[in-house]
Amino acid sequence: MTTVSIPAGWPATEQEARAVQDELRASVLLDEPGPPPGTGHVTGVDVAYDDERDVVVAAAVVLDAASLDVLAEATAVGRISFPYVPGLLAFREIPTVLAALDALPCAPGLVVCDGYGLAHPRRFGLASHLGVLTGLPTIGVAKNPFTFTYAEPAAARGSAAPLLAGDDEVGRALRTRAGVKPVFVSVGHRVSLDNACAHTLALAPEFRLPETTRRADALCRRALEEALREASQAIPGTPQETPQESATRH
DNA sequence: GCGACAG
DNA sequence: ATCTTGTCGC
Repeated sequence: MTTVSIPAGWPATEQEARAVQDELRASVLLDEPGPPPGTGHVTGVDVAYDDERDVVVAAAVVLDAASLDVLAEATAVGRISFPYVPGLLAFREIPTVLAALDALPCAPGLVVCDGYGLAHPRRFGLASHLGVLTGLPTIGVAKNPFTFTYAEPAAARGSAAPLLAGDDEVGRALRTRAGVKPVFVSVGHRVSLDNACAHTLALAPEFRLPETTRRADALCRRALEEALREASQAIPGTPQETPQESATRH
């Protein structure tokens, strides 16, 4: 597991973070269809936290898009870079997610994020942000509708309904399992909404959530437990070395 | 002004 | 996100 420090110049206030979003938003590409479903690599990314100990762990898991077999995995650990603020989730997750992606031994292909892309107060959610920073095609698949509205899709798997911010379709409520709560798909970078939904459906043949998300979630939870176990191995009463310090040391 | 609000 | 017991079902 690689270690990462908080980048220099990382936003320290909500105002600064919102300004970054407003600036980077112009770089999002929305006119590309993205890779065809069922081909190449698809990578899930997710993050687990221990706020008490100021530890964050990210995981990236590469799947073969056709078989959904795991091809590669990587994890990264760091310190929490931002508090959780609705609309600013990316600033909490991105430094460690980038480190996990960098540690992969192969190309990620399409990146599937746990959260939103376009479906965001300023149309620049985690998936958009990660896409602009990496140049990779990205989509967001969230478990909750956030502040957006939607009509309940039909009960059949594959049914969908627009996810609306007023009159704007910012994503789609997509039923991946018959009769089960839909997931909320939105475009990140360099992928169309239709294609994002097709990928999501292809990645969720059995469960509500895509396999990319399930694999990344399981891995970052295991990695967080491991990181906390190692921290508690130290002699009680001894000042604990922080991830920041171990990243700086050479 | 108050509440709601991805993870 | 995380905290948490039992329970229903494949």
